[in-house]
Amino acid sequence: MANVDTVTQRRLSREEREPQMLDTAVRVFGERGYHGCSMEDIAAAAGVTKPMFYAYFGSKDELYAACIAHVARQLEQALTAAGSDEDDPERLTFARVLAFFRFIGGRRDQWRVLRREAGPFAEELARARGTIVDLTLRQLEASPVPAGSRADLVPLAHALVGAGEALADWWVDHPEESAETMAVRQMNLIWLGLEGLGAGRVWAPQQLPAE
Amino acid sequence: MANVDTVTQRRLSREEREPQMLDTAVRVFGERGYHGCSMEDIAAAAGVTKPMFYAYFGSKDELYAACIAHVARQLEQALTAAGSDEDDPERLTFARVLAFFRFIGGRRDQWRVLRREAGPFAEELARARGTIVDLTLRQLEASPVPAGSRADLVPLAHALVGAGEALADWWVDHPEESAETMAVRQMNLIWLGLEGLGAGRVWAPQQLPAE
Amino acid sequence: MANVDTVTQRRLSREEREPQMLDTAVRVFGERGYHGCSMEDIAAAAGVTKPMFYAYFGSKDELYAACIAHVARQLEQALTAAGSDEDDPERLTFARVLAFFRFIGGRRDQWRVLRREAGPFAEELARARGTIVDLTLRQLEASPVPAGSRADLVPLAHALVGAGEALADWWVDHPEESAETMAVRQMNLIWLGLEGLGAGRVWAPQQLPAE
Amino acid sequence: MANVDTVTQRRLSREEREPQMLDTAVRVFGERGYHGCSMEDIAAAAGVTKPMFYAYFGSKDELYAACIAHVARQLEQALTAAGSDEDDPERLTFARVLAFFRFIGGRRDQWRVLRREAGPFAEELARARGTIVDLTLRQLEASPVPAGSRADLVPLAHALVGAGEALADWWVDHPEESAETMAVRQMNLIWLGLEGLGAGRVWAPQQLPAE
DNA sequence: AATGAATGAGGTTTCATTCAT
DNA sequence: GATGAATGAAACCTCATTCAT
Repeated sequence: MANVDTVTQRRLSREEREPQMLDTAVRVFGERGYHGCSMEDIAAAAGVTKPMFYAYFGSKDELYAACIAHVARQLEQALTAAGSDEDDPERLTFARVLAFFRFIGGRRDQWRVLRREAGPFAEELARARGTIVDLTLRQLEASPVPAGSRADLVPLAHALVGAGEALADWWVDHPEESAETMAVRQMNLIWLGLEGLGAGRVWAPQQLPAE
Repeated sequence: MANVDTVTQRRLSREEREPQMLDTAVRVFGERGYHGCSMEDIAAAAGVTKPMFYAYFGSKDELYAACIAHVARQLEQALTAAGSDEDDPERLTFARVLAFFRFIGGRRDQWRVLRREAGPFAEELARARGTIVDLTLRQLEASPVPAGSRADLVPLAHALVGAGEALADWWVDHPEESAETMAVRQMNLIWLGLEGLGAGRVWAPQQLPAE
Repeated sequence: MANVDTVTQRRLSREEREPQMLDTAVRVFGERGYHGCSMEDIAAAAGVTKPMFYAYFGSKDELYAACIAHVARQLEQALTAAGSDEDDPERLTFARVLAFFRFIGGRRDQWRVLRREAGPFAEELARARGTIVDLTLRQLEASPVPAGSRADLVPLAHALVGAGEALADWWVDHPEESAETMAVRQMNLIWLGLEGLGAGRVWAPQQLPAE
Repeated sequence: MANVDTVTQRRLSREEREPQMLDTAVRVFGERGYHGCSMEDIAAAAGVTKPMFYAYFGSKDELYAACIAHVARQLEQALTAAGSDEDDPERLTFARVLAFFRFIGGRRDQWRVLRREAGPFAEELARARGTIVDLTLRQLEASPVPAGSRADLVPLAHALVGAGEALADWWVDHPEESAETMAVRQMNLIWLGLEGLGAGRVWAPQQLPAE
């Protein structure tokens, strides 16, 4: 009854099949998000049946965790390797940053696995974020900026907002800090930059806006 | 068992009840995420039944969208108001940044609504992110940094990573850009800072690491 | 706060408003079927609120029953009136058939209310159908019929009605046909029978009843 | 309390279980109508759980459509087979009519599935009906018919089918009648016509087709 | 007389997960 | 080692109906 043609794909050992299944899971999770695909979908995409995934990974959560760990490990290796032969802080920083983007560039799906999923309201979220980015952008445009980089203001605004968001996320887990401290931290990075900080400068408000 | 206070709350007009329901939805979504709570849960938390939410907001998606829009509107207003009387770029920037953190500080739940949800694998995600943050942190620690700000290196690392993530997100929608261009952008911000950029400086690699 | 313009439509007495509401219900039920519309839909189409319908008709089932009875009453009157001045059985039959199709022709929605979906109101539907069958039956009983087949008159009446109903269903999709043509068709079948038609005969009215 | 027989029925293959489930669905739909039963009800009657029905049939609508198609196919086969060895139009007609009623006689529930409520599956219902109408139409086209009435054959076919359907509806409430009696009744109307019946003629089969 | 507010109950559908073969 | 069969649980959504004003 069994089809002979398919036999060549069957009965692989665990060491052969498991990475294959994990790669498929990363891809499908990356494309459609955790809640956007079912175990059935992933199993079908991998060409095996659901019980195989349960046998190898235990549960959907564990499978997703395995995907995250898998991608994170690869990214970490890429970043670690990138700076191994650099001593100068500036060159080291750039090497790492470049390695990061090179990694992402070839693996958009894997990157998506590391970012949280949007869902049906992605549009709304993007709009909300866009509002803040626009505000930042208009502010940048009002400043004197080198001519050649004017087209780069949009991604720059995204980066500024992203830095603030990450600080806010960190702050959620460290509520003992004051808003003023957080704001100063953000200023230290985005105003002075690492070069300024490396030179020993510290940003401080001349006069704190009233609350 | 029935709370007398809630009895007096019955039969409110839509103008009174709808914002109340929206506030509850923001809170519950913020606490548990979109997929982490059901309409039933939200309705119960608001002290009404599901059909009220469907009557006023249409669907779970639309409710979530309304929450996002609600929070985004408030945040935007806070940011817009913050810089209204500032002309100096530095002071304006700081005013905005401070307003942002002051907004978040009082409304952690609302902030969570604007961030995507983690789910059962939040821990794993945090660990993955932590790997990259640690890498960045060790690099910062190896640099000469002003003594007083050494405790600030951890949030600084988060901010750096957050800026990169936002750039990567933006890049997903603009795949025509090269990894090198993206990396240079990141450097412009994090190395020179807005002060440097405002002074007309442009960051460029002295020598590009080989791919 | 109340809009003066709408006041002219308000506060109608029950005698004025109830038939209006019933007509709307017949139309909406006819268009979309019992399960295809909600009380909310019907109320909106009638320009009143749901509680009005509940106050006047009790429940959705009772409303549907009222619609059926309303249409059936009109149809019965049309058929009864049609044969009032005819003695010749052939002419009488044609008059009734013609009246039936003329009735349907002007009120497709009402016809649909008599044909659609059974359910909790099946009894009411059967009763409405029985009215027409009884009318046909009494006409048959008045004719000379072979003794042995007298018991067969009831199902025969059902068949006659069923043939007409099927023609009416077909007519709904071919509205370019006139009521007269439809009536002639019905006569061709039920008066001559296939034997007659097969022998080359064609039924035609000697004199068309005036509309 | 658990029935031992059903225990032995567990873990059937799809080939065995699916027809069994379909039969149950036809029965329950026939008894209670589309809106009169839930998927839960049908699943319970079949001795399985809802997800099995969704796995095999997709949705409630698709299940109902499958039921209609199932019954229609059987009916069509019965009617087609019935006339295969008849040349005489009269005998052929009777054979078909008899086959129709014989079919209905053994499967009242299946008949109800073809007659009850329209809805999202109206298309499927119309198609099923069209099959029978087409069969009748082709038979009519093979007979000698007066030239002028040839265009009327389509509605004539509808009427013939409608008369049979009405007789079948009546029969559902009078199950003491035999299929043969019902077929003779149908012939009395459609072959002799009311003119013939009025003249005292009675249609009777010269020889009853063997069952 | 009329309505906006509110709900109980039920329906379809999906999905992570397990069992028997 | 691998799978088709099967399910428990829960989610979203709708709607007939009633209550308080």
